[in-house]
Amino acid sequence: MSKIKVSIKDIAQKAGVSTALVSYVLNGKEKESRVGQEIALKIKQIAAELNYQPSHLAKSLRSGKTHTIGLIIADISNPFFANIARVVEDEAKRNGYTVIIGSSDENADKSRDLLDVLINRQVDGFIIVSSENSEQQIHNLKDKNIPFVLLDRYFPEIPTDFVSTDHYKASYDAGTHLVRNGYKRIGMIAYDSHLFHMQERIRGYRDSLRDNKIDFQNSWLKPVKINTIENGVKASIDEMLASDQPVDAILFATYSLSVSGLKHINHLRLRVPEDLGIVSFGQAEVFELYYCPITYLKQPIVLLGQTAVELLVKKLTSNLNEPAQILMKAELIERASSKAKYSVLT
Amino acid sequence: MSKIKVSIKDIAQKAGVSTALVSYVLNGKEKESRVGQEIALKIKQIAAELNYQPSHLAKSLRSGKTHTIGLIIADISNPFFANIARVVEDEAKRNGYTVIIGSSDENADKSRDLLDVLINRQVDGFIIVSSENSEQQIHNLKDKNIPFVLLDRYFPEIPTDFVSTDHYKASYDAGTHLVRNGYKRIGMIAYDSHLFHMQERIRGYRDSLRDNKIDFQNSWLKPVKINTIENGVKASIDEMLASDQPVDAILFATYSLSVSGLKHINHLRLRVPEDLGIVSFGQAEVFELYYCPITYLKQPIVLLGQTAVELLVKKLTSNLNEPAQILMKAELIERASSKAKYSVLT
DNA sequence: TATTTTTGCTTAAACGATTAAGCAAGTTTT
DNA sequence: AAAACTTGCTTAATCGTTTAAGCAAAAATA
Repeated sequence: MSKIKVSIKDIAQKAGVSTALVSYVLNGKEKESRVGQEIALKIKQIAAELNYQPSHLAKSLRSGKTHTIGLIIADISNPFFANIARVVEDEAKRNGYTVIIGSSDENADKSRDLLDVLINRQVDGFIIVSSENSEQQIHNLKDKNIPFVLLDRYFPEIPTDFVSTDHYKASYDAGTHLVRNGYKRIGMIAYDSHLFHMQERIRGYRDSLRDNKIDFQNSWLKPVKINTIENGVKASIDEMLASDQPVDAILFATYSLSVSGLKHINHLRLRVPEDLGIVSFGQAEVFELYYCPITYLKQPIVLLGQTAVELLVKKLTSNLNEPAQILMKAELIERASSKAKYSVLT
Repeated sequence: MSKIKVSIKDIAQKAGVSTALVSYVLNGKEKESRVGQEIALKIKQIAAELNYQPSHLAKSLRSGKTHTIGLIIADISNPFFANIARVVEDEAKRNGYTVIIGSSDENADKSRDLLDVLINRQVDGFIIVSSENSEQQIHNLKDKNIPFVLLDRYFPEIPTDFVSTDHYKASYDAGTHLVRNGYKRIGMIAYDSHLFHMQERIRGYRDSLRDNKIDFQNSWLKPVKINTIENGVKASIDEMLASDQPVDAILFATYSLSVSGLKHINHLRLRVPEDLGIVSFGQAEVFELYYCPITYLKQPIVLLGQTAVELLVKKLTSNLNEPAQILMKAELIERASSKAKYSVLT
């Protein structure tokens, strides 16, 4: 069997030259480095013959660049993030980068661990979907001068590059849509989180009610703890329906919340949209296959992912960096679950 | 601001010793290498003080081990594989390994590219969910003595380590279950693929009919090209229903097929299970939220992933390797979509 | 013809770690 | 007091690349 690993040294030996020449030729620097035509050809042939594969490790050690991006997402089991991951991976590859994915599971400690592991794997930079209470980590990255771009979630009080959906606008649109379609008592189930994107979604919802002259009731807004979604959602729905102003529509702030919610709604034998109108953030096959297709806010996943990679790569390759803060629009996909309750004037 | 990157050299300098001593101390070899107590303490303090993080790159270059596993899966957008990926990642981390994930998108060329990229990123070994026509790649890995474990799919004619579900048995059970519940004309929609696991699923289906004295009809088995699922499934269902022996139940060989199938079944306004019984491979929220919860074959995802990692790590750390070929059982989760058609004797 | 320039190559240091080998002291054994 | 260990450290090679600097021979210029 052939040698375990063929290095530049093997080629040099076989060609009867120094390793330097081989390196020059194999990196296309024959002209600048004044390598003879014949010997250049010979080196190339031998390299091909031995099926030489350069060691990424050695290259990286020398250059200080690994051509690797660390992608830290909040939850890989959420299809939204899984898709983001895929887009990022593809786009990175197109730019010559490999991606190492880590899921923080919405947990700041895990996120910190991931960052540490990836930093001393020498990733060139990060794309991060932040989890709650991870502000300090972002500050650390800035202090250490490690390039990164925040994705989907960002901290308004920390000046960083980010690419995100306009969560406020999305939520506002969803609320307005429900009002226009005749729903009068619109509830929202959200994560009990200080994360800005969640606060924005809530703010958008409340403003949409206010601007449409609907009196917001405290019992309509239910924050659910992220680690007890299933039960939290159940209880929230029960309460929303039991109040003296029972809701006739619910806006779910995330995909996971709506999945739990729809299960419970089925269980209660409520009909959508007759008994309860539904709009949800996120997108998934579930929403198409549910007996009543679900109206949802479609985030521009591909564009989000691509732009994040593009931004990061720009930061990595050029050193001028005008900070970029990009907000994108979500699209409201109208389905049966938020159908107009009765003919409404427009 | 502090130095960009602190190396063993910086510590040595500050402590007034050679780099060798630092290395010994930081690797806990103080005893074997007879390092003085005082200086050892001093070195540790300085390392902590400077927040020294060893360069994984340099370590790997020296040792030839990267402590990285390459995970190549057939399709990251399929929740089954996404979950597998998550399990593998967690289990690997528990063993001190990092995972680099790549999706081959069921394409042999892409799979080959991924292997190449990861090989010269020097991953220590692979866990692979093979795509069609990638046998040669498996042979190459064997020739190059690169450790790997096949996951979920394997090639019976190539002796390799693998961890897989017993696809034959799963399919056989599903078929038998439908027969027992009174379905008489059971169709199957599968991928048009030579992959062994798919052939096994088909064989299990056919054997279950045979053993239950049901005359298999050629029109009941529909292979669908993997890159035209949506239309392929539509056509298949239409044909199955139009034949003179129209099916009264369908077994879907994969999650993606059933999602497409259910959409079309909705569109045809067929009722499940009254008009059509359904059993599917794979598992997902879809199956719970569909108006009629879907009976499915639940593969032991966690155990599959963990075992694969365990096996690979064993191959990487010890050099004795009795080949391991592990088959696990899928569990049939019975839901309403394959309800007994009428009271049946058991 | 003497000098400069160009051409085609080699040498060697560097990236950051590990580790076998070696070398002075100090300590123990005879 | 000579021989033999021990102790506590340093030196230097190595992993696979890149690249600045240097050097001799050939070619161009004076």
